[in-house]
Amino acid sequence: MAAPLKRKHSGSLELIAEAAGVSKMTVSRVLRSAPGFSESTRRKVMAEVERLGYLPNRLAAAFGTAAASTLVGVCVPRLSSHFFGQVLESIDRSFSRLGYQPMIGSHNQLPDQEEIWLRGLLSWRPAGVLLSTKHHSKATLELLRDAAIPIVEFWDLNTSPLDMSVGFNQFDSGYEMGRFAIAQGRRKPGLLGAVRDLQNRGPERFDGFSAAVSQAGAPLAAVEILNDLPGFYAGYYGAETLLSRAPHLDMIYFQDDTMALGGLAYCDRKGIRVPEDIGIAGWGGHEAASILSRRLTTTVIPTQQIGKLSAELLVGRLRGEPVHDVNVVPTRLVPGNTL
Amino acid sequence: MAAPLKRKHSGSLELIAEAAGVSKMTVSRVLRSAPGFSESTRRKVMAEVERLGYLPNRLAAAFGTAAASTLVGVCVPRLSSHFFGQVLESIDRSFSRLGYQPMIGSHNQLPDQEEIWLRGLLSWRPAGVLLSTKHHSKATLELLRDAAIPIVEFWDLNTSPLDMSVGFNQFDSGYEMGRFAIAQGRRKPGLLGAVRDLQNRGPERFDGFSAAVSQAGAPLAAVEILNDLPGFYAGYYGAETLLSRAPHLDMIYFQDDTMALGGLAYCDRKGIRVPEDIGIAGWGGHEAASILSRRLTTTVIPTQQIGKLSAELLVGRLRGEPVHDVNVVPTRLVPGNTL
DNA sequence: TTGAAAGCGCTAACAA
DNA sequence: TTGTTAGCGCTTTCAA
Repeated sequence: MAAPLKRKHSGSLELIAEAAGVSKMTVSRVLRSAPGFSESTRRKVMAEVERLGYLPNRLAAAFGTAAASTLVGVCVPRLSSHFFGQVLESIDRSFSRLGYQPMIGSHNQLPDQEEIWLRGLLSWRPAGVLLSTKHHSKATLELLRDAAIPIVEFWDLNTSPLDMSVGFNQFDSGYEMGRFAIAQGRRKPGLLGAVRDLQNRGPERFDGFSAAVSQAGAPLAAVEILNDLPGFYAGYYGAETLLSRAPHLDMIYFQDDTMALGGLAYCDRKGIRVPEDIGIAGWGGHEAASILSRRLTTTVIPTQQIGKLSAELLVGRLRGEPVHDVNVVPTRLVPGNTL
Repeated sequence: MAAPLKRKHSGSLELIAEAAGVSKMTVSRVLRSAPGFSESTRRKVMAEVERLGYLPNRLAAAFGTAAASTLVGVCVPRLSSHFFGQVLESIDRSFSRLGYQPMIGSHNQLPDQEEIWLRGLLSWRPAGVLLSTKHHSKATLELLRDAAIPIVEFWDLNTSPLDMSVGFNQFDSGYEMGRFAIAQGRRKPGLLGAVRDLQNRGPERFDGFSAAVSQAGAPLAAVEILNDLPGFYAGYYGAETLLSRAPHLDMIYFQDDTMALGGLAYCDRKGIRVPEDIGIAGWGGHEAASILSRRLTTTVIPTQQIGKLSAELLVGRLRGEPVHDVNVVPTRLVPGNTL
């Protein structure tokens, strides 16, 4: 057979290289701003990159050199969550700015689902991973150990993280609301929660709230933890239950804003005046909380900050910059006119 | 130098291969269920896969053979949107089930941002892409053409899609509400919208609504398009503006549910009875619409179905199955007690 | 049913 | 400052 005529290009870098009259290694250096090329070479190369509309192949880069990967995993409880939507928004924006691509998944609070997601993610050899839980299955921990990549646990603060963490302190958040209720003159506080399984005593902020009011000599006068999903109706009927059992309550700390709105609706329906007869406080800073004429007294979660900081921490670590392992971001009590 | 002692493994597939006493090609076939191995071989191989905890490298697979990629891109306006959160949830679940990994991004309604996102996505050589817009920048169209991968445009129906589309018909959605208003005896309908730029006349469902009431001999008695973001306050003050200009209105079709809730709050505040004095209709089926004692008359968007169908269409096309190009999913009018 | 060889596009390491 | 070589782990093609 005669000498083959085939024009072989080992990748599109080679295309640019030929057009610019240099080697593909030089093109690679220019594109990555790696040292080792002259200004005139850079201009020649960039001109061809523009002209030919070069589209890099990150797949090849990450495959050839694990350290070159700009892929990061992010796992949240649900994609349709109001709060995590905001966190994701912030994470996405931050990673875009920093030149990383997030691969997002959800675990629905199920450790097994997180594990399945992680296994899928790791098959893409990501540079790092952001997890929204403190607790992981044994297999998950093994996978993470073997992967040996930076990890950020975000949302609820983990004070002894696998690697790094960003989040707020649940206890403090509830404690602050407890102090506020006392300062507002409340002396018969009640607590209303809703959880999937009754083993669970509700979020740790309940303990903080309880501690604060107890210390002030006005311990919880009634507690109701419903075996239900938190939401408007759970708040409505929970308030009914709680108040029929303990009619003398002068405030209720609800598990979240949607429940608090349900409680508010119940009070309106029954002619119970808020905040005169009873005070109402929620948690979360849900947009719906401002959808009424009365602004709900609540605690706002710094979702943007959590997202931004999580992304920046991960990238900082990847770049070898010094970063803190444990990062607290405070929640913020926002007084409304319901307490 | 003496013969090198290094034990070379070209990848972890080779590790399994050696342990099972077969070639890595055979292991690859077993793992992909590709034809060409005996049952006994399969068992040997799978035993080693289990024992050694093999984690596939999709990066290598997709890099070596573009057709092997299980990565798909998904772009939505915002990650923190209530509606798109639900669609994403459904897309994510569907792709998980089908063995694909979505890479999610957002464009904030800006064509340029979609283009930037797409460029980043394509550098990972995805198998296909899901876009939530009908309109794309010129550069975006070029990128998509060159990529030559399946595309699904979802949400608002595109009747002449680039490739495939899934969505609801805006006009029909508004038309149905117009018919309903007439059936409820309304004869002086008004329209309240809010848009970012006033070039925009509001969503196409307004045209459908207008057509329906006009055909019934009760044309729009007042229209107000605010230069604002749709939301509770825009609804509240928009209702005030509209009703001061046209106090005889007997119903208002709001751009969405949050605006309708604002309008409802305005009526409550002014002692205007709903639905006796005036009817109120929203759009979207927002969860907040059920947060009140009165259920808002609204139109529900089949977010789950849109997500599921979009993912299934893309995968169907990738698998060479016959699929429809244009797929309509109907919205659903849900009567409440405000109209 | 099984295996060997080649190559996907890039970058680290080394050579010039 | 620039170029050459080798190899990342997988799948396709071809041969046995």
